[in-house]
Amino acid sequence: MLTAVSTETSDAVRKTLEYVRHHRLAKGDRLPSERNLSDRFGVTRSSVREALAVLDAMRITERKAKSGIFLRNTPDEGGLDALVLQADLGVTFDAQLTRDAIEARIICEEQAFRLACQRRTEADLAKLHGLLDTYAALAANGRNMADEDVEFHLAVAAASQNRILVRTITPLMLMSTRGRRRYFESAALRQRSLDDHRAFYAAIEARDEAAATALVHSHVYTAAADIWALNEAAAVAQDAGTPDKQT
Amino acid sequence: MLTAVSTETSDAVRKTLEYVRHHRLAKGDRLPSERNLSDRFGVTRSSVREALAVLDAMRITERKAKSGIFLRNTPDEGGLDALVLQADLGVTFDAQLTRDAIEARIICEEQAFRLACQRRTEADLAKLHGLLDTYAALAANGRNMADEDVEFHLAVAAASQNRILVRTITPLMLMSTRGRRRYFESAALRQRSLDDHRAFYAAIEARDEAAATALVHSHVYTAAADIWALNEAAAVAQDAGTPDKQT
DNA sequence: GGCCTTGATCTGGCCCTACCAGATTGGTAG
DNA sequence: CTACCAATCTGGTAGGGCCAGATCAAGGCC
Repeated sequence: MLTAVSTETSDAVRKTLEYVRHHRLAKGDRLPSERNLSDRFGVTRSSVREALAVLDAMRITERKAKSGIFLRNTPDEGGLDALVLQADLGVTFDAQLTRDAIEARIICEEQAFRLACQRRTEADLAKLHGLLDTYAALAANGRNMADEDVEFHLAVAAASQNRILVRTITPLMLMSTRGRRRYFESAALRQRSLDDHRAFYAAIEARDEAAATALVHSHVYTAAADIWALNEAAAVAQDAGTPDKQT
Repeated sequence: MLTAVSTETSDAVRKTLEYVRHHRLAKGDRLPSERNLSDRFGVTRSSVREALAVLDAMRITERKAKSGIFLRNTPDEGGLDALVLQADLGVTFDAQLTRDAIEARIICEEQAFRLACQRRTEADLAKLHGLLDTYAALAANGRNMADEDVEFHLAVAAASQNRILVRTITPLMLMSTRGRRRYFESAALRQRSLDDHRAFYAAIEARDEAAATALVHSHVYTAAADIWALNEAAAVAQDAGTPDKQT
């Protein structure tokens, strides 16, 4: 299930997980030292360290220098996401996957917005209002608001009080970072985005689920489509520069 | 954004990604050799290899033995998911996160089922029918159908023809693997699950979106809640055995 | 006894060399 | 131009070593 071929490293990953399972280690518990795991698994420390690097990257363990290896106690965010990294690296997704991402984002955001209408707290509103102010200021100065756009949408998702939903939407937004940055190079689109965000805020404040739903379908769909179109165009232009050497 | 502290390994990850970006490498392209990257980055091959292990685990690169390191050309599945691994390792999520996961799963599956009704192909129906037969046979023999349950739900998601949705739903289902296995130890629940799956199939075959939506809300909600309850109960029982040593 | 210093030991981070066997490649003979 | 072969390169793995901070128990001090 994990990997097709079995390397010492992937073995070490598997065996480490097995160890944790078998010994019923709980969050915060300490694993044996690298040297211990090394001869316990019958592989070199190098392989163990590679495995731990993987577990570290996905926030399963935490290696504290000169102290030990500990099971993380938080299903925390901050880990790397494959699709996001690939998108960031300029990997060109096929058109279907692009459409899928937009569709999935609309599905998740629509429900997140709906729940945000029901559950938003005053703190959420204040947070969103602050982001909106920043957004307006940037728009007025003709600055690129790509990062703030993501931040706003994630703040709305956070107002749904559903952390899993936030975690789900995050990569769907970050997948289109490149295109989004280009999207905000247009003054007209900056203005439209600002207007839409204001409408989003108003709907959430008024707990107007119908309006929020409609907004997601119109704004997110068109914006996401535009962003992805720009993303693809940039990728194509890039591919022209470095011809694709498929196997 | 990646990691708070800067280690040689995380540096190597970052520098490798930078290299790919800067050199405009496209999918399938080959990266410099480990030894090359090593002295290019000014770190040892060990560190480079740890970084590559991370990139490998998240399906960014592919290391072909005795050949080279290549950028993966598929935003493919199969990578490890942090939440899934943590759930599998028995990390106890707080009750809120559990509710969030159920809610998110219902949101995504409801739409996936709806789309499956619209888009399912004959091949999808055949696939689902085959899974249903297996499911019924297992149920008749009193076998645990936990894995097949996941497989069926993912097959339905696949029938939506949206790969991102499949990718999104997968971890949401696998997060509750432990509880699901216990769930299927009950003969009554096995029967109920079989009945529900048959209803699912019927709704998809008849393209009855309303029925599918209703089923998701009833079946998935109750089943997921039961599964998670068992999950939590097992985790608590386990914690009793190995007391939690919080920092 | 209780508290604090101290030193041996352990640990992760990093570096270095070496060997293996298959993949790759460049050149040579036909 | 093709077929073949040997030098070279590559990732996989092993095993050693050094460093400096963390850890912890022994022993001394009050």
